[in-house]
Amino acid sequence: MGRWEPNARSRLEQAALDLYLEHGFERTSVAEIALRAGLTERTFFRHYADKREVLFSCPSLLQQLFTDAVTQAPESATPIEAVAAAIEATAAVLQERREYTLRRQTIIAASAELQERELIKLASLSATLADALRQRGVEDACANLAAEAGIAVFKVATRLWVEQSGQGDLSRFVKESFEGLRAVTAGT
Amino acid sequence: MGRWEPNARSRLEQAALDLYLEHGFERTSVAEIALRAGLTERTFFRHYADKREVLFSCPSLLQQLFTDAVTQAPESATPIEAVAAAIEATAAVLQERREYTLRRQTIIAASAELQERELIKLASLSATLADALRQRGVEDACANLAAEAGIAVFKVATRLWVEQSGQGDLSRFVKESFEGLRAVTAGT
DNA sequence: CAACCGATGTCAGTCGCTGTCATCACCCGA
DNA sequence: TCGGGTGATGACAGCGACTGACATCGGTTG
Repeated sequence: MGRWEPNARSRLEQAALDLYLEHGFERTSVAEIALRAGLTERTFFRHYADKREVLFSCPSLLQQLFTDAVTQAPESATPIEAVAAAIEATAAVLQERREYTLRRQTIIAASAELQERELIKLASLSATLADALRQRGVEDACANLAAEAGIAVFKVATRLWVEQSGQGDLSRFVKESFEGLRAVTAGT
Repeated sequence: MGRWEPNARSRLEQAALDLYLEHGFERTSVAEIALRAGLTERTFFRHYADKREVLFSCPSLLQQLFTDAVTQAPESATPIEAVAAAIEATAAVLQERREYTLRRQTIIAASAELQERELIKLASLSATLADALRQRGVEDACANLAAEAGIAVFKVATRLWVEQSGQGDLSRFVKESFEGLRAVTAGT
């Protein structure tokens, strides 16, 4: 694989994360990142579609996680239970990578541009969830609602967790938020 | 106000919408928009922060709508009821501007970049909703969940409405989606 | 009439991103 | 061992989004 210095991609990622943390996302140019990684700007764009994508290369992993979790949920599980299983599985993964996740969230929180990207990735995950639900035979509108609700819970729970610097248990926040959502929506 | 030809801003908006529909968002340059509006590129950026913002100048209006609706909801209303009132008020507005709303959604649906902006505007509306709820004395986590749930419903309902070319009644879709959400979340 | 002020034009420049072509290191078969 | 193939990288030119600085124009005000 690696012909020159190996790990070009991870060197780029490391350089980018460091610079984004040091100087902020907007004030970091791709040329700087490439320089620190010992590569050229052009090479950066061969590894990442754009300057933001460095922080969002994992989602394909999460997509798989979501699909698997929903597919493997017991037949008796309701749509929202299947979704909850997927979200909790994700929460566990984030909890494991606590340090990385927090650094990443810090960077994203400081840049509207990055928040936009984050939101569209979450929307894409919502679509993935809804698809997986439909394959379980869940009706269309219901699948979309369950998926959106799950993502909403994920957002709220993650925010709580990050506000505490990841000291609490993310999975517990997720469970509590699902409870909270149920309580809130019940009162219609 | 207008010294030269009046309505510079609305001319820019009109030109932009037309070109976005004709050639797509990405394939339209700001220079083209300005040319069609009889202005310069620089002037475009004095009226709109960026190329996308032409399609998102209204949200401040929606912000007000949301805040008012939540504030004016009867004291007896539960958080989710207050949110529902706000979403339904918005639905009514969109329904009134059916033609514009559909054109706008068509353009947005064709561009990932525009979808990102749409999502962050919706997130901002969610924050507005949550704020308004907190001012009613609703507890923090509860407010966030109710707001996110409301936006989720709004997304789903709007998608349904647009899929039918706006022929159905958006307010009804909103109400049905709130019902659906309640049904879905109840099954935990 | 003159000073003033806000909206626009002009110009130069930075930066994100892309297409193109050359180059280099490694692998593989003769 | 040598020469060609292959994939990653470098070098360069160029477009378009966006910004800062300054000039200009037109209506307003005193």
